[in-house]
Formats: sequence, C-alpha cells, structure tokens
Amino acid sequence: MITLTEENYIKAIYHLGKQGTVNVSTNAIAKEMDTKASSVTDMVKKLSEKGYVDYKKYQGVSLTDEGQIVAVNIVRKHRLWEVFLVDKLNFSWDEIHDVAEQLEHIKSEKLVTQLDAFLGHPTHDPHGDPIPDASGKIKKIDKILLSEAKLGDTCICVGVIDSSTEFLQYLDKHDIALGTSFKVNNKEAFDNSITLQIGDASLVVSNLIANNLYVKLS
Amino acid sequence: MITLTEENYIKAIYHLGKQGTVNVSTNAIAKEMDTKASSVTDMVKKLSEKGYVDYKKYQGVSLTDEGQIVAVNIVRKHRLWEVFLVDKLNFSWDEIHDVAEQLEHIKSEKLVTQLDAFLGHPTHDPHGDPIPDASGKIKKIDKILLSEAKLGDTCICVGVIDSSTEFLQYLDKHDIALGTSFKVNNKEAFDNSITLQIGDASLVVSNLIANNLYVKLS
DNA sequence: ACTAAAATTTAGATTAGTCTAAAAATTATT
DNA sequence: AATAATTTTTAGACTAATCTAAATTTTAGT
Repeated sequence: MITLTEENYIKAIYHLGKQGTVNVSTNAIAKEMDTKASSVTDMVKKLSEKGYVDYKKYQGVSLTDEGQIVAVNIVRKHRLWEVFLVDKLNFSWDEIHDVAEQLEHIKSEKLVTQLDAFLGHPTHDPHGDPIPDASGKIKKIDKILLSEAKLGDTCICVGVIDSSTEFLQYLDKHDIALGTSFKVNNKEAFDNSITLQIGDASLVVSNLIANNLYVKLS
Repeated sequence: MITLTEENYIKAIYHLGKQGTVNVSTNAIAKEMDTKASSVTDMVKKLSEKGYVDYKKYQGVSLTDEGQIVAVNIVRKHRLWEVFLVDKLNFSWDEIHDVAEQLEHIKSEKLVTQLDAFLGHPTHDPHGDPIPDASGKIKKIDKILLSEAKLGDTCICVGVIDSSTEFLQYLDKHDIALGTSFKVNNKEAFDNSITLQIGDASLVVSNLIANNLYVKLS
C-alpha cells in the first residue's frame, strides 16, 4: 500500500522533473513540499526501496516507470476533480486547488472511471492543463506564452503557469478566462508590457503577466 | 485541528450511542473500529482533552455537544456523497460505502454546501438513512420493520438496517429497492417468514430479512 | 460478601513521518 | 589544487497511533 504522504512526494518529484532537470534535488523537493531536506532524504530512501524512484546518495532522484504511473494517475485525478468542482459545483478557478489536493488521494478505480464519464471525458482542467487519459497518455496542444506572441497576433487563452489565487483573481477581474480571445495591439520595448484588445476593451498587461499566460494563435 | 482518526472514533461513538446505551464502552468502540481496547483508551483520553467526549475511567464515554456537531457533520457528508455516487456516477447501493468512507473526511465547507445543492438537497441516502441538514437537524420518518407489518398491509421499502454487500445484493436480486411497494400476503407463525406480493410476483422472505428492512405503511 | 470472570487501563515497545544539529560529500572560488 | 560555501546525509529525538502483556477495576455468581 502506498501512503498519502508517499503519493505527495511522488507528485512533487513528477512536477519538478518536468521543469527541465533529469535528477531532482533533495533541496528542490524540500522547498516544493515545505519540509526539511532531512525529511526528504528519509522519504526518498523509502520510495527507492519501494521501487518508485531511482536514487543515488547526493545525486538526486528520478521516478521509475512505476513511480511515473503513480504520478500521472494522481495528476489525472486532481485535474478531473478540478473540472468537477468548476463545471458541476460552481467553484471559481482560484478556489479549487486545495480541495482537489484532498480529493486526488481518494482510492477507487471505479470512482475515477465514472467521474471521467460523468464529466464527458474532459481533456483539460480549468487552468488549461491537460488531463492524462485512463492509460496515462497526455494530449499536448501547441501553446506559447503570451510574451512570445507577435504584434498583431490574435490569440486564445489556453492556460496559466502561475495558478495562485492572486493571479487567477487578477485574470477574473479583467475578464480573462480559458477561451477568451484577444489581439496584441502593442508591445512596449522598454518594459515588455503588452497592450491587448479584448472585445471592445483595451488592457495593458505587464511582462510578468504575459510570462504566466499560455495562448494559442488563431 | 482534528485528525482523520479522531473523526473516525467520534463517528463510531456517535453510531454506538444511538443504539440504546448512554455511555459507550471501550470494548464496543474497539469492536466497531476493529482495534484493541488499549488503543481506544488512549484515543478516548485524547478526545476528552480536546473536548469532544465526556470520559470517566472505567465508565465509558459519551459525546459532548461539540463532539455531536462533529459527528453529525461527518454523517451528513458521508450520506451526501453516497447520494452523489448512486445518482450521478451510477454506483449501485452495495458499492458506495468504502468510497463514501474516504470522501466524508474531505475538509471544505463550500464543497458540502455546493454538493448538497447540486444533488437537490436530498433528505435520505441510498440506504434510506436520513441526511442531516446544514444545521445538523435530522428529519425522522415513521418507519417500522417489515417484521412488524400486519397481514394485508401494503408497505413501501424505505431503508435497511444491515447494509452489507450480501444483504443489498440479495435485495437487488429480488427487485427490492427504496420505494418498492409490496403487500403482506402471508405471515407464517412457525418461522415468522413473510410472503410478499411485489407487483405480480410472490416472494417468501425469512424473519432475518424482515428484521433488516424498514417499511412505511401506505 | 467474596471470589471468579470480564472489562478496562497502564506500561512499554513499534512504525510513519517529522525535526534539529552535526557530519560528510559535492560544488564553487580563488 | 586547496579552501570555502553549499548541499545532502546521518544521528538522535519527538508525536500520533497502534500493539502486547501485565495490572487494576468493575461486574457477576455463589
């Protein structure tokens, strides 16, 4: 049996592993999980014994195939529950993370299968992140950062990097949601801010915003 | 903060407390929770310190008002999730208990409120047990055991006592569900078995069955 | 009322997960 | 290449929840 804590470590290693580096460092995990490096070392040894990670002292860890399967399954559950909360229970996209964090650990094959069907086999969660299918496959869409869009481009918002409450509420306030369409009307060379035309309105977003918003050209 | 284990003890004490006795014994809790009496003593001391139960050595425990609130809230969540699983995810009534057992511990006020609304404020779960409302009130219906019904009575099935997989599957097999109507066509004095007329069909049920089925006269 | 049986509690040990502080290994700097 | 800075690991301790075995209290039977 895999414990809730083990699942959380595997999830953290999975997320960190996708951010470039092959071997995830002890400190990076400690920071992600908000614990101490010594606790991470202990847990990583345990996960290694159980076959979920490859680990060599002082060299960091990476997920084994088995660990990968566990991680993707948790991500799948997390994102399906997020869709449920937004689509069925009228949560807004800045309220769902903590609850999905709990729901992702519920153990029941049937629950996931039925929930997936009930939601209509969604492919993306409310933040625009892809939902792995039952076999673990993840569908990619060709998205770019808003900061990479060119002057005159028309784009559709398809996701965020930062999904903090603050950022999501900023987007809500300015009527930007998944699917929102806008045009790049100006790019300011001095501070890399971008002027967007959203419907009839005009909005200036800073480079920080533009670096956290994924768009698809249309 | 209240832990998952503490919640489970409080729930067990709540259920045992309703079965007659005022003070619940250590052994009764140990049996219900499938642990050892010594573990129960330890936990009961802790719950007492935290103010959830009244406890005097060797005299058993009872829930305080605060403990009662916690218990009723868990029961509410458990039963709402059961309705969700059956009504929305097509679980059958013998498959829901283990999953609801996990879901009942998810912590989010908003989740419960929204789930309740999404389900249409149900008053009873799929086993016929009442769902406490947001303020903790439980609506009673005047139900009797099938074994108490008289010859010639027409009744509607409104609940079960035993909710084991075996019993629920027995009922499924004989097309008895919540809301099923039947007439008492014969009561056998020798073994207290009862002959029911369900639609056009006739079914003989043993006293054991009749003692685990709640009905409402109609 | 006294003893036997049953129930309950205490004492001491165990496991999972965490922590602090110190030791060891790696990486960076000169 | 030697030393300094950083990262990682080890050692030892702590808490929550559990267990076994022994001690204590209550209850039941005579």
